[in-house]
Amino acid sequence: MTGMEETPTRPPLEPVLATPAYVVLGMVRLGSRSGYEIKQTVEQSIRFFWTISQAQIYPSLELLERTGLIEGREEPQGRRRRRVFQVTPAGERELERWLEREEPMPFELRDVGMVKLFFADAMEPESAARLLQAVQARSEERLADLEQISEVALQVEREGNAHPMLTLRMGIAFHRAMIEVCEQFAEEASLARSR
Amino acid sequence: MTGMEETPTRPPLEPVLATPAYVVLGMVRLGSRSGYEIKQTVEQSIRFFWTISQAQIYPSLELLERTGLIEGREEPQGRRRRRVFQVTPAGERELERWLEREEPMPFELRDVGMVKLFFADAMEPESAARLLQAVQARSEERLADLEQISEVALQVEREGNAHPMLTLRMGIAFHRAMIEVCEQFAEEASLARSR
DNA sequence: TTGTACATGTAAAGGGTTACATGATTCC
DNA sequence: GGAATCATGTAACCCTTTACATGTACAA
Repeated sequence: MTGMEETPTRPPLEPVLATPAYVVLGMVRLGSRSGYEIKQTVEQSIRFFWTISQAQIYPSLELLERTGLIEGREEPQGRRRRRVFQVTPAGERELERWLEREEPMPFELRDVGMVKLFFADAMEPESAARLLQAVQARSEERLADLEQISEVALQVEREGNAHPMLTLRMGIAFHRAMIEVCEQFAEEASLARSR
Repeated sequence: MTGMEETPTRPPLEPVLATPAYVVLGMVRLGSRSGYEIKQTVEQSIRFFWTISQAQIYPSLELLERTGLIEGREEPQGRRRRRVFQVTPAGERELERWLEREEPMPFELRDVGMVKLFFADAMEPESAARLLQAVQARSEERLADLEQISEVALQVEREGNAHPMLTLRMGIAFHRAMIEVCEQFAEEASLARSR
């Protein structure tokens, strides 16, 4: 921070959008055209670390258009209405500004499965083992999902976007890590039970 | 459940509590006595995969006491008020019932850092590298925190509660996995940049 | 005496999802 | 002809956090 040439009170000149709006902006930039398509793309790309509901998408699109960051036009399919969007130069800049902005990035995890495991010493050992198994199975399912997406990510990578593959690898790595810990602990616990 | 003397339509006899209430119940069972203490314990144990604010804790304690799952009594420290709680046999049973209940356990992760990384192909390569570095640093810090807690978890384990150590190991494993992926990708990207 | 920790309580605001509403198109 | 998919819009609800309010004890 230089601080020297700043005026004492500095109101933010450009309105700072909320994260969902930036997500929508980013998805339009990556080629999602309609609100419906954005929802689908989110589900098969970032849903592992970010979700967004329809009820957020359409108002976000409206806001982005009002502030000139995207431009939309009607492009109906037959008689079915449809509004498609593309990012404006201003939108491109604002997306970069957000990406580069240094801001707190809390890693927010909410997992009832892990909470239950934390308290699992209150259970019968066999029940605790079943719970552990359920948590492991969940990660295995998720891992299978993620590995399926690899094909798409590889295609996206060839088209010049290498970072979706990075976040995919993170997801894979970290469910693998979960599974490994589950397996280790299950073994230790089963030894302890048989003693 | 005997079932015979029940009326045809069977409304849930025992009210199903929300997760925060079960978390509070579980913490009281593990030895947290006051609301204040519960908050502290959560911060140094499960905050990595579950948070709970003061504004949820006190009403939860009230609810748990009303439904007979915990029992409280005033135990002031000098002139400073303080209400301490302990789990009743009914509370013990209800906690187990919740732990054993098979219910969906969504793994909910919300991470602006990963979202930004996903879109990072829109940045200058150097900026993207900085962002990656920031995400890696964040996991390194978190890892250090978690490793610090190990001592406490080890003590808890000796006292007969092995599962807090399990969830701690999960946290450690999965930030290590994140760091590893960051390092790998950084190397690949730096090679690509120098070409 | 001033700041920090202990201790509880709650109103208001915020952010998000669910659910409903509407209608066209396509596939079986 | 009916179900699933495409497509948009929004009101109501729910959960959670933030912020404020109040007061004691203790250490620097």
